[in-house]
Amino acid sequence: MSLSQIQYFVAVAEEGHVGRAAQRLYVAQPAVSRQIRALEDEIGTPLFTRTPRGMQLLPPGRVFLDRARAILVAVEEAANAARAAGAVARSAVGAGPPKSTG
Amino acid sequence: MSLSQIQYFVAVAEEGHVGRAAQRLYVAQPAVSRQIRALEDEIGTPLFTRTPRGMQLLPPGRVFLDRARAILVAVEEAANAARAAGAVARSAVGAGPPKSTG
DNA sequence: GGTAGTTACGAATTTCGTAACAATC
DNA sequence: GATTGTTACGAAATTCGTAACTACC
Repeated sequence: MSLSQIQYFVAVAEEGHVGRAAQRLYVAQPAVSRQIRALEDEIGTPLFTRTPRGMQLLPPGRVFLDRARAILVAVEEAANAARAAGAVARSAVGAGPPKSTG
Repeated sequence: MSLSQIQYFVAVAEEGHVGRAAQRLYVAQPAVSRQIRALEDEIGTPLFTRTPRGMQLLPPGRVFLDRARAILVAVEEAANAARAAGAVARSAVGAGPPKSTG
């Protein structure tokens, strides 16, 4: 499983449509279709039903969607938190030793 | 950023040593070293100090570590939850219609 | 016939491992 | 000189896009 697969999955779930998800992700449809299938293979259960109108979430897909969104948010937050910690360290170095607390 | 990078990062942080992390991950040292550097580049701040004794976490690295562990756990749980939902659906189909609630 | 998803296949990208290098004790 | 992390470079694996295919209305 990869973060790209999770990202592709969320896009398809939200669009209900592989083609529109692909447009949103700036990739071709087959790339999305393949990654969704690979994700279903790895999890071991289908996440969507394929209908002539598009992709519809199955119960496992609904369960996965909530957690997938949370994972993507957590990844962003982890990076931002580390960046912030790095910026603090650099500004502290740049500012030199503090004169005092008062 | 990829899940592999997060996994590599946690291994290095826990081992304090690229070589031991690589052994634990069943890959060669350079693969780990490169992914750690790529992660630091993407985040935009160093996560470790390189010492002759190994790798030591910097403040941004400590911040990132907690969240990285949580992300890996969340990925596992997401897959397990979807699997469980799929198994329930299949057993319900296999069992046929319920006779009643009592 | 038009829309939607999926395979097939070759190309581009990414990741990897071996070997050589740099730095510290 | 022994240990540790990092580059260099070619090989392996993954991912991608175009084109062709299948299924349903």
